[in-house]
Amino acid sequence: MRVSREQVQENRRAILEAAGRLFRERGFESVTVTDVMSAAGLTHGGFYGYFKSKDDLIAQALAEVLAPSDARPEDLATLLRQYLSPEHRDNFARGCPVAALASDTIRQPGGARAEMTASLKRQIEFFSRIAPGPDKSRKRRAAIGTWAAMVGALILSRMSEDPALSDEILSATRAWLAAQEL
Amino acid sequence: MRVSREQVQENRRAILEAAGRLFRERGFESVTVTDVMSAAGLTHGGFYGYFKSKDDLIAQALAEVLAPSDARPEDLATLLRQYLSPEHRDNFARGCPVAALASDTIRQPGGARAEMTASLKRQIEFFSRIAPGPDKSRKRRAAIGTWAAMVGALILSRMSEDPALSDEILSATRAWLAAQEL
DNA sequence: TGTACATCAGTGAACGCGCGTTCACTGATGTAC
DNA sequence: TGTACATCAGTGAACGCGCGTTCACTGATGTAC
Repeated sequence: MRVSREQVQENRRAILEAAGRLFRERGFESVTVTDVMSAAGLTHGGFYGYFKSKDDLIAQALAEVLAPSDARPEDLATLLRQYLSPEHRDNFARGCPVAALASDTIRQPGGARAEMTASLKRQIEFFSRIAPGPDKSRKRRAAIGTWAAMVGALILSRMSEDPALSDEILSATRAWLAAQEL
Repeated sequence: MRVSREQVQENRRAILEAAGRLFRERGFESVTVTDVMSAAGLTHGGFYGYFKSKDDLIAQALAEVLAPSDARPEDLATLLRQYLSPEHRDNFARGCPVAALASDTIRQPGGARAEMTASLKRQIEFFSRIAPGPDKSRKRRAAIGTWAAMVGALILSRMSEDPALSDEILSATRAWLAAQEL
């Protein structure tokens, strides 16, 4: 049955929201079109009225989830505390899409990698402004190193089956990065 | 047709070798049992004479590929130069299994995560010995931070579609990490 | 504003297809004498 | 050492299943008068 134009917009939003959440939780491959549509409260048949293909959904959901957040802390210490926290580690669904989906995106055809690359450039630009360093070049170098360490530490802490080690990876990386600011 | 006992051993080795290579190239999910067996010069039917299931193969291939290498550089500078090189970035098949498969392993059931956790502990122990720092605790902290930055940088450089940015991530992280040694 | 009709978003069955896994069979290897 | 038979690694067809995708149909929405 046909639904109103507002409902169509709302459904589209719900599909992208569900996809962003499920993809971060379980990766692109193990999430099915039916999973996403069910999570959005719809049946799978309607999917192709909204997206050209599953790859199209992946690219659009990634773009949505990579869009710069409005409420982003402007100082590095706060950012590190939030990013390298057990809460962030345990919250795949709303966590950093780069840490959750970088490896999946490397193997992904279509627009997904381009979205990730653009986001990476924005992220490095942003970090270059708040990173410590005597000049622009050093700040940018610190921005790249810091961002790599953050993403790497979150991935490694999620990988560790030993909870103590997982916590240590987060706290050690945070302390180590904070010490670099001197 | 039956084959000799030596051939059985050789086939087992070839299957694990092919799996280690293909998994690192394309991830656990997109590599099929048939892909692995073909790469080892066999047909898919024989697979279950060697392994209980695909998950079993994944766990064993990961264990194999995570085994500490004999010829590992003992100084951090050489290690950084090799790890954060364009050659390593482009060589998925023989490159670091952590960078290639960490995200896949997080979602993997069975023994794979345990193998990765054990390898992570070994890696941190090893880095703690060669990392700079005034005491054991600081060395360990530097080891964790450095390893996180290495893995993160390799993943990000592989993710970037822009070759200049990809190269910059490697060289900037290498320079930034080298500067920490002071 | 009310009505008759056209539109089209959503439904659910159905489609190919490829996957992991099973199995009857084959024929070379291993073994008992 | 040679021979006859048992063993069993490898083969390839077949299985059930779930996936992405298609499509005829339904019925509420949107529109023309």
